[in-house]
Amino acid sequence: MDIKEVKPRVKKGLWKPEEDVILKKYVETHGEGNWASVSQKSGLMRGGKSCRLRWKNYLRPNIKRGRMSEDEKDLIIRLHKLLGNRWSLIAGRLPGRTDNEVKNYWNTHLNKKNSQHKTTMLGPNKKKEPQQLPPSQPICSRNSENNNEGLHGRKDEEVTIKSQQMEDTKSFNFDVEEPSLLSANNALFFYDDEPFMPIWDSFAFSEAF
DNA sequence: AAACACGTCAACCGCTTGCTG
DNA sequence: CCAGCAAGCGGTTGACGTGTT
Repeated sequence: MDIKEVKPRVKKGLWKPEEDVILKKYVETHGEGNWASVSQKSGLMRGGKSCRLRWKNYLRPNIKRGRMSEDEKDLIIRLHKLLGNRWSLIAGRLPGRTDNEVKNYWNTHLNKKNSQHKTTMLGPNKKKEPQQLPPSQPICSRNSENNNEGLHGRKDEEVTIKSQQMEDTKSFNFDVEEPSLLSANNALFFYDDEPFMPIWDSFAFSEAF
């Protein structure tokens, strides 16, 4: 009840363009991190979490917005099958997409669709196409922005993946660096990967370390 | 045209994890 | 080893837009 006890009071709700500008400028000059102090230092009356989320999901460079491509949809479905609800892991393989976006997309578009799909897939015509990843459709149109990082240093001859997808996903984002496994068994690209679940799961789990 | 239902997605919340002193 | 803090993650909520009656 003491007025002094009143907390700084953070603002909630949708971000305004001007807030975005402030946050963006702040991060560009000061760098990411220390989100708790961003609100004070930048003058934004937002919580650290909120700032972080906003930056991560919308303001960060290389964020890809807009509709998911067929490739991306497909990849999400597969990865979800393998990884479950580990959205950040899934998003880590989708250049320019965030975990929140992937999660939302799954919940709205794919979740139901997939359940239908699954039932149909169980039928005799389950192989609707062994998903030979559409060859010439890079998942990320802004490829060039991302893939010049070092991660594709392994130009493994066994990168049998035709599409550039995996390269993209590898090179994108965080430190997802297990390409050997990823590309080696390439379980992602089996249309029926149930059997890989435990393997992949444990792998994905350890990957997190 | 209005009311309602439904879908979508940005943002919040609480919990977990990792780091540092 | 432990406590405190910051960051990350996934689930959930709520506002808004669109479609339907």
